[in-house]
Amino acid sequence: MATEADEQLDIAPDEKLMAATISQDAGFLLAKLHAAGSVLNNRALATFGLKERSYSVLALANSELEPTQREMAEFLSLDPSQIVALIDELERRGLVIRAPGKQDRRAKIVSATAEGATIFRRAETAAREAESAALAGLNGTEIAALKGLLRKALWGPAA
Amino acid sequence: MATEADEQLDIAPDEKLMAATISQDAGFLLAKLHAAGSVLNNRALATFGLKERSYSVLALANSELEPTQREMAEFLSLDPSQIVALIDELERRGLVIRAPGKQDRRAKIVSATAEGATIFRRAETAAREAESAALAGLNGTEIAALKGLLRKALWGPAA
DNA sequence: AATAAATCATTGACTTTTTCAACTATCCAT
DNA sequence: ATGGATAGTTGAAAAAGTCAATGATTTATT
Repeated sequence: MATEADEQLDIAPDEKLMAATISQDAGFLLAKLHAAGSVLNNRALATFGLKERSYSVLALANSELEPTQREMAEFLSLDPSQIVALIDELERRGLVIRAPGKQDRRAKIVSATAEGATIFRRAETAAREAESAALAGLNGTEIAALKGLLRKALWGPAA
Repeated sequence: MATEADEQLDIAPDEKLMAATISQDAGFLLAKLHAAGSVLNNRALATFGLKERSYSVLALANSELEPTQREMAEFLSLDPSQIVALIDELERRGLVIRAPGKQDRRAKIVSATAEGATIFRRAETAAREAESAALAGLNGTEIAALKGLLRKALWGPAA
């Protein structure tokens, strides 16, 4: 009987392959944790008719930063044409509006409507809970450290 | 002139949106760092006719863990049918072989051929360099800390 | 001022990836 | 021995990603 320690944890046949060298790979670890988190996140956001992508667009629209679509695309690592589709949908639902840029009328500034702000606040709460669940293995200090390292890797010490 | 500090860094119009609340979101940070790393990773692996996905399958095939396709699917967070396609390709190129499981003949154990091992070793070196580039903003200690936190989030203290 | 070059959003075509339900073969429990 | 589960495979449909072309507008050049 090779299986002796299968008492309570049916959740992790992962364990066998944890010994593979790829488990030391940052890219793999990022992908895997992101995948696990996405499931929880999307499940939580579905309540509001949102997915990770539309949620992040709505989040930027809710900031006071007056982001253009191009800035959103770059920041979210998406193609500009994907942003168009996401905003089309949010705008159709009355959650955001497009306005021409003040200095540059080619650009369009996306901002949230009152309803968009309301939905965002509620979705944000749900997303936070999902994140907590995804990072349940870490304590508060560790979560802060993880986020700090991710930000530093992305943006340097200025993050 | 709103733009005063554009001397050398044309690379980061990100900075404006860094202030958005979503920049504190673990899911967003994971996605963004993974996206940035994937570009470098895939570029490095293209030399060997590999992508991140096929590379990770090849990596598992190169372990001594005798993984089945299902175990690979679970570990890599992929659908079993995607594993089929990835292995079909690698097998066609003579880099891995399928063998029936010893206890369970439904399962198929995937292992690397000699050529698969050779290519993997070289690809591994390239992937490591890509990872270094992706995490250039962190020093060695920080990289180790980041990986440790990711592993702990995924698998708990036992990682 | 006029022209040329570049940029933003958009569209549409195309490819790739993801998701899911069926199917066969095999294993496990009764 | 039968029934129910599981591993791999196939194929179809949906979603996501990539990319080139276009009109409107801005910026640079003459």
